[in-house]
Amino acid sequence: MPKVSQAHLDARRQQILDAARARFAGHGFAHTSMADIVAESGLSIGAIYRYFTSKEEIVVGVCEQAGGALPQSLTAETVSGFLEHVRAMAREKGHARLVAQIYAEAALSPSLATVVRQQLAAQRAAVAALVPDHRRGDAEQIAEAFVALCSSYSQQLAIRGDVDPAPFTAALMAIVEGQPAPPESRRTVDRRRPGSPDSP
Amino acid sequence: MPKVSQAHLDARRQQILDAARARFAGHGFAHTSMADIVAESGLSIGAIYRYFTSKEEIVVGVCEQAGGALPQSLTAETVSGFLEHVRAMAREKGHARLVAQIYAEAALSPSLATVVRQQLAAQRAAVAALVPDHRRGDAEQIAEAFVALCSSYSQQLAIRGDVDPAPFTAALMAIVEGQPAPPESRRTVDRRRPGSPDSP
DNA sequence: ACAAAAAAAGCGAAGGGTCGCTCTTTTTTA
DNA sequence: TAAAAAAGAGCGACCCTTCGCTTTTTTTGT
Repeated sequence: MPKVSQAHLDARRQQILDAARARFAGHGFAHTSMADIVAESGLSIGAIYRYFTSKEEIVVGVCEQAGGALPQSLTAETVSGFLEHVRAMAREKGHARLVAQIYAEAALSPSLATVVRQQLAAQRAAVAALVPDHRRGDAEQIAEAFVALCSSYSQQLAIRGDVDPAPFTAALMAIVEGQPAPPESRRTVDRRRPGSPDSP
Repeated sequence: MPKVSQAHLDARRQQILDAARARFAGHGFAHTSMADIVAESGLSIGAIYRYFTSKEEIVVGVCEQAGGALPQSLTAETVSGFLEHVRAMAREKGHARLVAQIYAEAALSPSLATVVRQQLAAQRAAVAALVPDHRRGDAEQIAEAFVALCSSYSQQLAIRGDVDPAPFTAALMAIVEGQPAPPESRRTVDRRRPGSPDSP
């Protein structure tokens, strides 16, 4: 039986997902045709339908791999660094636009909503575990708002092109600390004016 | 020259926009066909194309009318009431899902992005005017995070069906006040468990 | 007043195109 | 050489838009 290695099969599947993600981020799910994915991936329609039974299944596959990173602690430095990372992913990979597409589709498709809800719940749990001791009692509420505001920064990047992360860092710390961050840590916030604020 | 009253023309145009908004909120822009809008509006295709030159133009028209309300002051009571209003609009009109569609499309279409950016800028300006005196210096940063977190609550409603607004009220007040809201005002936050949290 | 005319408003069948997917054929691999 | 893998032409369905026709409304002529 002539079967190619499992690693090769996995690589091909990933090749399709990578191509699809790139096009989805640039043109959305509906405005990306199978022919587009064929062109981007360098494979054929026949090959793609060997790995996915439908376009919808490709969309789900991309969504499952689109879960974002998180800061590893909730200090002004790490939070600011995390937002810069989100900003870089938006610039380089169009990741913010992709996330906007995913949220919109998840609002319509119950199966996609399940995927996204689980990712959000995992993010909230991870953040909740990081809240400082003196606010441990409100950890879940804090995590809810924290994760929401992070994804909102991504949304703003998607719509406005580039947005200064400083107000978001300050707000995230206010949510976590329950009071203004101490002056010395606020000074670490990057206040440089972004390249082209408010333009796409 | 036989021309019907301008009021009648406006009413017809609005009739089309109302029908389109309802379908867009339920099924997204791409999954809503002209035939759907015809069925929902009770008009004919020919009539619709008398008022709009393309489907895209209907989408823009709906987006222009989708600008959300804002709280009239930044107290825990008014902010909480505002979030309840957002929540009610999501339940009754699917408004949160519509907004998710708009943001996704704005991330792809420069013309739509312009419309949405102007609405966001107007909202930030309105909120900035409401920040209390002792934080007037950070009004713009506060408004940026405030508006973002409000729209993020809408996004969460779109994806998760219903979400307790309490964590968002607390976070919004933390952003505005720069410290935890005083106990008595926090007690006004509606802490009832929403009907079905985390399920669509 | 009334009717004929003119023009806007409304209608819907059909055109032209795109798209997702299938199926047969060809190529590759063990 | 036999079966898996890849290829891609073609099918059927759908969808946006156009265009000629009908209906409705206002104006005009008598």
